[in-house]
Amino acid sequence: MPKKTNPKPRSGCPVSVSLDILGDRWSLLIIRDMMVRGYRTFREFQRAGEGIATNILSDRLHKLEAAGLLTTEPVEGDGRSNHYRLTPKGIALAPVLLELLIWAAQHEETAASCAATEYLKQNREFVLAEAYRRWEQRDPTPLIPPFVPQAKSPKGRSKR
Amino acid sequence: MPKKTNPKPRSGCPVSVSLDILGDRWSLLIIRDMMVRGYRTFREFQRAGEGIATNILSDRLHKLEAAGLLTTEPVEGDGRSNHYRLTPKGIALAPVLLELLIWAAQHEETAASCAATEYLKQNREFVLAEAYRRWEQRDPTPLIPPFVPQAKSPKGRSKR
DNA sequence: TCGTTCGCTTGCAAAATGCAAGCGAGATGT
DNA sequence: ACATCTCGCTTGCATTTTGCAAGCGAACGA
Repeated sequence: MPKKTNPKPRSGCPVSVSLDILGDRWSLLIIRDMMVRGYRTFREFQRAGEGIATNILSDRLHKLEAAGLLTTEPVEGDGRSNHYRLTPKGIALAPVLLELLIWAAQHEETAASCAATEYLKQNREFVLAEAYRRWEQRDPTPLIPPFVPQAKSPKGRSKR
Repeated sequence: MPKKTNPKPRSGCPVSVSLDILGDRWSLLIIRDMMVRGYRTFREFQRAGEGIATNILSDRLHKLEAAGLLTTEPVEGDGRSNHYRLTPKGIALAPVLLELLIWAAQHEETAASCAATEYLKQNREFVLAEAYRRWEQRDPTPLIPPFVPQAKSPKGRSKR
């Protein structure tokens, strides 16, 4: 069982506090999976993540829940399974993930196309609004693969 | 000696690629120190970071240099010391750090005041422009402590 | 010359991670 | 009813990473 209280009272710098919660190789990937791919179950994270071990995944889900970034709710109709869902605090990481995505797409070799990256850069506000909308409506449709290349540029809406 | 090549070819997802480089508790703190506090030397990172061990600091600086996020240049007048400096790829992380800072300031207990957080939220573009300007001009003046509370709000510039 | 400072390196213990196997409760098939 | 399968973990164990303290060579300062 992972420790519940954080025994690392570093500085009060917000960046430092963030990294106490998210500063590892898996936490933000789980949040990405929930936010943009609509994943909800343990199995989905395990399979489509980049090969996370089940014990680490279990540990991270507990820690993220303890940190108030996600909640679990039982699945009606299947007593074995849980659905994990981002809290408001969790979905509020959308701008961080978006900027991180744009940064990597522009400075590293990634699977993101230049066109998609450019679209994201030019339509930040719209993309974030889409992410929030899907979260509010519990719409599990993946956000990126078909969304970005096919969506028409929402003129005049990108700068709220 | 740390390994130079990354033996972790996960997915090509930009977020995943980012976390291969930045996904630990220290790398982003070092970048924050360079970007907003103007730190340049090993000693400065060691002292004013939140207690990073010297071997870890050395390792991270090498890895960040290998990843192209910072460079080292000898200090003229002191043959012992190096100055570390962000590359364009490194300073391009400014939006990520800014969003991370805002997120933590709004959802965690941090040392950031509400007024300062609100200022950052309302003047993202101006704050980023300030960060870029200081980087270009090699101006090591810290960006946050006196800057945010005292600067006048540059009306009409917060939404590019 | 002598002590101090800087940027590390080394040794070692503790913690985190990765991997494979197993397991109990619930679902499914016959 | 019974066996089998699936889901979400847990357990053991080896490897890797981290934290801590000490030390060290080169450069500087007196």
